[in-house]
Amino acid sequence: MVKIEEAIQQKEFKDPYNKVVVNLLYTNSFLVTSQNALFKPYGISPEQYNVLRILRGQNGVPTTVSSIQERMLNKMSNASRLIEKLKLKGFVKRSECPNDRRQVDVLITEKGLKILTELQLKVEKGNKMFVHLNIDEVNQLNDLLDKLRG
Amino acid sequence: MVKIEEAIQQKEFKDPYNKVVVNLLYTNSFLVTSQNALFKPYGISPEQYNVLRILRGQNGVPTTVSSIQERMLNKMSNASRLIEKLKLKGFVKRSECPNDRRQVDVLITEKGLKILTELQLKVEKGNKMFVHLNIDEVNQLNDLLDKLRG
DNA sequence: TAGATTTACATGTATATACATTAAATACAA
DNA sequence: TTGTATTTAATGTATATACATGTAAATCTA
Repeated sequence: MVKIEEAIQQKEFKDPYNKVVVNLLYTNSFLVTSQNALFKPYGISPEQYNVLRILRGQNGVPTTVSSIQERMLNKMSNASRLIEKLKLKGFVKRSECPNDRRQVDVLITEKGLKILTELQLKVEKGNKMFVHLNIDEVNQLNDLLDKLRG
Repeated sequence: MVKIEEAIQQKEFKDPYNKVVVNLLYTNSFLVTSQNALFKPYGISPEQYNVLRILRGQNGVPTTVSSIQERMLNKMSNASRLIEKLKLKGFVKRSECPNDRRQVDVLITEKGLKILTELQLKVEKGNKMFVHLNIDEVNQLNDLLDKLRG
């Protein structure tokens, strides 16, 4: 195990709160690097994969862009342009929402479902490999992260 | 407390390992958004602040670009260009390393030290505010993150 | 209902990230 | 020593992020 102090060669932190913020940022970067490598060969980004999962979860019910935005992991990223990218790859369809012409309905295509299935097992295995914790520790970590956000 | 399932409106996860990966990504985005807001008025990014802290920790001993790169929180970001930005703002000095002319020595300036001091208290308070955990929980979380990375 | 406000999405723009390539200096090996 | 490999930093480039602005449609309000 490499403690955060060792990983970034910092002798000590002001207090555990400041340390945990740095630890989160560092661990996230570690995770994102690993995820990028996994997704790269498929020409899709981690957040694009996440959006496809959101759409599949809808079971054929169309979803608006703003609803996708709210559920994205990175709240600041641009759902509109991300969906455009997915459309260019043929993974989603867009259509004007009939009741409200401002809104846009987004649906996952067969091709989108196919790549999701293709990727899913790899991602799930990758995640398990990445997290060097036993089941009790993972549950604990999930609880602490939920609590941390308040 | 908002559980991750509620935050991103996902009913359930394949297993706690996949859940914790999503939880980390989501919590990180939450944190980065909060940090950006704090740093914005000072015209400096969180990673730039971090590099200034690394340099201050050197106590006047110059550091090479690659050594800074290794210690950055985001391993993939570009130390060379980040240092260029800090130099333009007058927060660091760059000079050719005498023993190895490939390397570049980086030093924090008085102005850099000044903005660090100015920001530090705000950042420390911000971090404490951000992390809704008691001291035991924060220590636990630090240990779990260290262990997670293996 | 006319005009103002709000909402939904798209677009513009500056910067950051991810990753490949280049250029110069050094180390190494025949 | 001379050519090759490696290291260090800078640069090029495509995409992503962060945030502001624009545009059209819907809603509110007087």
